Amino acid sequence: MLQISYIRLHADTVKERLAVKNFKDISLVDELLQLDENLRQQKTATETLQASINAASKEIGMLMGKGDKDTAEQKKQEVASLKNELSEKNAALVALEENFNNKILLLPNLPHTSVPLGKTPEDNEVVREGGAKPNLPANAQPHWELIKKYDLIDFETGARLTGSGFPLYKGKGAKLQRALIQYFLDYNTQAGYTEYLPPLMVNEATAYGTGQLPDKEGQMYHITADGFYMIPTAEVPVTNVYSNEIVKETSLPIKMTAYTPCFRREAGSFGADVRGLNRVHQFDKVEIIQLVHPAKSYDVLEEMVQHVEKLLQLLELPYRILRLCGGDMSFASALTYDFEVFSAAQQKWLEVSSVSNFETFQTNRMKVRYKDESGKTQLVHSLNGSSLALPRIVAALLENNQTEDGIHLPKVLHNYFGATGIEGII
RNA sequence: GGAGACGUGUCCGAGUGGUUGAAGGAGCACGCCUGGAAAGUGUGUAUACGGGAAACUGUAUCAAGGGUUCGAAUCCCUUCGUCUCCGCCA
Repeated sequence: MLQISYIRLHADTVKERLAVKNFKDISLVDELLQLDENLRQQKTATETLQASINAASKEIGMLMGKGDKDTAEQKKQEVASLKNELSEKNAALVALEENFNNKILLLPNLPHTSVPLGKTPEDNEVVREGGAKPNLPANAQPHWELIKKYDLIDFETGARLTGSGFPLYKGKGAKLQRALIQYFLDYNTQAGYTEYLPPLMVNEATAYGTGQLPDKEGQMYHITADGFYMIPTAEVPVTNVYSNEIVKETSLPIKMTAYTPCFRREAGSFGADVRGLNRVHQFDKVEIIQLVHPAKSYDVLEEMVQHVEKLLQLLELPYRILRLCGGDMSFASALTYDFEVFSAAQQKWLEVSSVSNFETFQTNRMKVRYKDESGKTQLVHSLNGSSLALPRIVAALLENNQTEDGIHLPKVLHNYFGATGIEGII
């Protein structure tokens, strides 16, 4: 959530930046400023009245102490009429506040100045590519065929148990998931991230904290009986670990990593995009999250990009890094790099990670702060990235490494998987 | 799921209607003391928002939300959470 104090001082910048994000309702900024003005006026009026009531009440207390009941009674009468006035003013204030709070949540984060202009994924900027695309034979198979051939995932039974998009991993398919999760977590903890295993459902306040609500209500599974949401990413519970806390400046940066299954409703997709593992409702992901000093967040963003890039290199996958354009960025992000791997049989780039700096957008909602040298309370910056989302990594590993006699796996996975590759059926 | 107890500041802990944002202690910060440290000693030590150039000041906050009252940490209701006992259970 943007800070109104910032909007007050930089309204024009805010509008200009929102335009870069293709935010339609720019007039909301002026509306908010007007609301803010009214709100503050109303607040001053209400509090002044409250102050006089408080003073009178204290006086009554003292009069009672002295035993001067008559004067006290008289005071009570006075206060009673003031209270009527107060309740009117209060009602107006509450209405204004509610309106203001609802509206300011609708403003997305401001994009960083380096964000490219654009509306669609085509406008994203390719920062760099790495790894070599394999030369596959003409009869190379897409991963969903390979999955069948080696009996790694049973999509049909998953669909019967739950619904489409809920894969049932099996045999070496299940073991490969476990190996990847373990490897990714080890890779992250070696880089200084603390491992967490969070709840997979969160309450409403937590979902607001990272910006999933109210923006993405429809994308999360909602357990209505208890008011919980299935997490769409570990980012949601883990970033909130420090919500409503004032952390020591010396404890920054806080580096956290977590493996969780992720649940996404993802309505509205169809066709080849959702074939096999390309898009599913439940998938595994290892996430990295940092809470950092504001002055360092863009350095940390680069560091996290390099961290994920190295991981893709170790997995020996061809990848590219995109800087997302204003129109393709998420609501809460100030700058986002997407990572895509090339899945050679499909001849498709698949997104496997998204690394973002949210600056104070999330921490303002969650109230994660520190005290600076002068003792002032400041919001920290939050960042996160996937390292990595598993299904599309699996798709690319299968497709790119397929041979006549099986799937070869990159060296780093051999120990975790307990074999150098997947050969034959089971 | 049933019965009971409880939820106060960074922590411990007092406080059952009236200058209580909250005693006392610990911790922490700064100063004094010391050759240096410890001990001792003095001062300070929440957050948010509003007003103000600032000093400062107003309001709110004793789990959360509502209510009673001129006045609530203190009384009432609801919710959430913790603990104990019982039940159930991986």
